Order: sequence, then C-alpha cells, then structure tokens
Amino acid sequence: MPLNNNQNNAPAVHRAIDIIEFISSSQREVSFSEIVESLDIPRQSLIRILNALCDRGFLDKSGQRGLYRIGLKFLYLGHGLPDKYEFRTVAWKYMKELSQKTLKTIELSSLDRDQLILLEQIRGQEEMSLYSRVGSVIPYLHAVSVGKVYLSLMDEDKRRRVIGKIGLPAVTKYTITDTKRLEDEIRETQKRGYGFEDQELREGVRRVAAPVFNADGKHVGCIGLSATVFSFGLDELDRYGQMVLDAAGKTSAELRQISQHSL
Amino acid sequence: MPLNNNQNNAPAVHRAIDIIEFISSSQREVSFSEIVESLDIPRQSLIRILNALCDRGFLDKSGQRGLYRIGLKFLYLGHGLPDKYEFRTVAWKYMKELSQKTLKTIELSSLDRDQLILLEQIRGQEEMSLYSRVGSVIPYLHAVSVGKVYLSLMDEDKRRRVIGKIGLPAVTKYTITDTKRLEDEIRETQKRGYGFEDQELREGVRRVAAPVFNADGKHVGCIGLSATVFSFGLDELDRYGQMVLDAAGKTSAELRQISQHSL
DNA sequence: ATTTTTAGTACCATATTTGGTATATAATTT
DNA sequence: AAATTATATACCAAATATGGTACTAAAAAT
Repeated sequence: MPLNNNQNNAPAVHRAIDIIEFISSSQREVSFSEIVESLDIPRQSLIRILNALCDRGFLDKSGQRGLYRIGLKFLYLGHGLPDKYEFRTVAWKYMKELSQKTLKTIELSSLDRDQLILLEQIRGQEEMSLYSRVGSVIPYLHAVSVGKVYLSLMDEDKRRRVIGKIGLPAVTKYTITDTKRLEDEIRETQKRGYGFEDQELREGVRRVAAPVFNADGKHVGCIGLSATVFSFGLDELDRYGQMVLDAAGKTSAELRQISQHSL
Repeated sequence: MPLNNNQNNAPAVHRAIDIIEFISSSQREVSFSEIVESLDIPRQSLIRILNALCDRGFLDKSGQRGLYRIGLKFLYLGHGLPDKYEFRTVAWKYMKELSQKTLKTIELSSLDRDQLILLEQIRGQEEMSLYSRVGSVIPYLHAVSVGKVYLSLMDEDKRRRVIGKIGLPAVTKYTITDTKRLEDEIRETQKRGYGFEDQELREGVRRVAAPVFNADGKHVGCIGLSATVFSFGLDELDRYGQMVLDAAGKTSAELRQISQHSL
C-alpha cells in the first residue's frame, strides 16, 4: 500500500500530506524528531518538505521552541469553501430560522468520500460538549440520522458498498448493529422523509435530519437538529422532524429557483 | 524568484501549493486546462499532482463535469486550529460577553507573516456585508485598528520593515497615507491602549481593538469591535474602547493564570 | 561551564521522478 | 452520428530530486 509501483504518484506531495495529517492528528505542536520517527521519511527529505510547507504558510514554526504546527493558511482555505459548495449559503438562512425557533443545535452535513462531514453548525442553548467541530467526519452512517437519510436515498449497490466498508459497529449500546433492523429503519426513514437517531452515536443525544436536493434533484446534504434527551422527548419527534423537513425543503426550493434564474 | 537554484526545495510540494492557491483564488471550480495555462506546469506532472491531491481529499473533482475545487479536508484542518492557537479558546468567552453586551460584530485577529488575519468572529445584529470571512488576511496595518495596535507595540525596526513592505496605500479616502500622521496615530494608540479606525479600511465602518498578551507577555492577538458609523458614533469611542480593553485584559489575565497552573 | 541531545546544512552519486511524445478515452459540439 | 475538443494514461530517456554520510549550530541537560 505505501509503496506504489505506479509512476503516477507525486511522492513528495503524498509525503507532505502525511506530514500535515500527522501534525493535525497529534493535536499539539510537534518536534522534528517526532515526525522523523513516526513517518519513515528520511531526515533530509523531511526537512525539504517541512521548509516548503512553512514557506507557504501551510505549517508554522513560530510557536514554542520552533515546534511545528498547522499553519493559518488552512483557516483561510477552509473558510473559502462555503462560497463554492453553493448550498451552504442557501441553507444557512433556513438553519438560522430553525435555530431561532427551537434554540437547538442545527447542523448542515454532507457525504464526502463515503463519510459524513459536518459543514456548518449553529450551536444551541444547551452548553455542553455534544458538538462536534465543523469539518469533522463520521464514517458510521448507520448510527446517525444524517447517515440514515443518505442510506435511504442511495441505490442498493452503493448502500451495500458503503456499509460493507465499515460494517455496523456498535458506537453506543443503542446503535443498530443488525442488518435486518437497519433495513427496517431505512424503510421507515424513506416513509417519513426524515432520519432519526436515538442515542445511537452518543448517549444522551437525539437527532433528526432531512435531505437537501440541488436543482438537478441530486441529494447534496442534510439539515439536522440535535438535542439532549432532556430537551428532546420522543413525543416531540414528529414536530422536530417536520421542522427539519420544512427547512430542508425550503432550501431545495431556493436552489431550484436560483438555477432557473441563471439559465 | 520562481527558479530556486538551491536544492532544498521540494518542487512538487511547491507546485501542489501553487495549484491549491490558484484554485482557491479563482473562487470557482476550474478545469484542467485552465490550470495548465495559468501555472506553467507540464501536463503530465500536473496530472500526477492533481491525482495525489484528490486522492487525499485536498482537492475534489466530484462536482460539475469533473472540474477541480478545494476539498473538504481544508474544512477539517482549518477548524482544528483553534485548539492549538490556545488563546482563541480563552478569548472566545470574553468575545461572547462583549457580543451580548453590545450586539456589535466582535473579532479576534492576529499577525501572521506580516499580515493581519481574522481568527474568529461573532457577527453582530447589523446584517450587512461589513464582515470579512474568517481566515482572510489584510496587509494594510496602517488602515485597521488592529494593525495600529500591532504597530504601536512592535519595536522601531520591525515597524519600519512591515510598513516598508507595502507602504501606506489609500484603501479609502479616509486612510492615513502620511508617515507623520501615522506616527502621531501610533503614539495616540500607545497612550490609549486601544486602536481606532474611522472608515480607513471600509467606508461607513468604524472599529476599535485592544491587545491580548500571553503568559510570557508576548502580544499574540487583538480583540476588536466593528460597527457602522450609524450605530458607532464618535462620542461612543471611549466607551467601546474601554470595553475591548476590558475583554482583552481579562483574556490576558486568564492566559497568565492557565500557565501558572501548568507549572 | 561542559556535555548531550536535537535541529538543520553541505555535498554528491544514484535512483527516481519527471516530462517529452504518442495514444486512449471521455465529453462536447457540429 | 461523426468530428472535435478536453482529459487522462503509457512509455521511456534524461534530468533532477533524493537521501546517504559527514559536519555545523543551537538548545537542553548535566
């Protein structure tokens, strides 16, 4: 796997990305030797790549003792995305509405490389650490409302492939780990139009999510609502479900309109 | 400049970054040929690098017609930063306080590679496009409250170097373009402790900003407040100035405390 | 102050990436 | 449906980035 015999490779680029990911995952500033030891890149080559990344602002060693950390360039590049993934800007408006009405945490997610990614988030009243950070990814489609929506809308083949990739691991004791039950759940999701998750990803947290479609009718993301079990009772499920459906529906409608105008 | 004779270079990495910056700056999805024409990288080499960047999620071509755009990986890496640039999390608390008290736009900025960078932002009541996006950089230290604070706290040498780099261009008709006047302004900033800018970067917008210091006494950033001229009268200058000074002061104090505990 | 560890530079032969050309495949236009 | 354009792959000789080794400089640790 690491040794790719194919010459369409750009090894220096892969190494650079390995370095960036290593530093990012270590969640703190790291020293040169830590990188050498962890990454199996020769010293000399490593230095060259580190210098290049620092020169361009992708890494930064102006902090403590010249240790390396992720550069602020990523802040810029990360925040430049909203403009390009167009539906983010449109969805934002309706997410805000939802947030004001419910005071719950509202999230916009999408599927990227077979993983769920959190694109945007408006934090709710409840000050607790149920929030993931924007940009974080979750591979467990079977354990999240958003994931269930995605599964319910993909064709049989893709669904099997995506699930086959990681299986149905139990994230909490409530996670669905049985194929039959998941199939039922997916059918239920198709019927309702929105996805629901009851502490299956994190104990004490419930979520609902509804799909956003672009002008071509392609499913591009989900608007979701999260809350603790204390403030999101099971009797409120349909109320919140309808609310996310409404917000997602409005977003899809606006996306259709926009593309008509631009014809 | 582009041809570096030195062998500590990692050209493939520089090329990869050129590509990423080109795509990011074009503010839309770009085709292969656009990149070839703009960047002077041979086709074959370009493809190799593009493939590497796509494989790793730094670029994405799943959008329209297989055009290239910035990948969602940057979202993740960008949002991972707050944890590492420690003062962001501490400042956030006091920024929120300020935001609730004033309903104005509150911003946290820093200096990175001689440019001001917007690290964090809480949008105010006024729904208008005075907001820059998080991660955006401004080289005009002389035209922004935050920049004036930075200038007022750096030693003579660095100040001259930073200003020498871009001079004193007029961004609006109110921008200070005269060295003498800037020096006066810097002295005034030193006296007051906070920086002020009156439509010098954007017409109709006023800003104040105060410095945050880390436990070692190093100036690491500024907490600022922005508003339109309609909601930020000149008679309110000192009131808002004192408020940002207060928020920044509390942040610095907490940074000192944290480092004491960890001894 | 001295030693030890760590980070980075210089040098250079070799192996590897690189980038021509030709070719294949997909998308778009006529 | 055929022609044209755009994008990507295959191949291979040449050039160049790579990564040994040896050396320097700067921090930590003693």
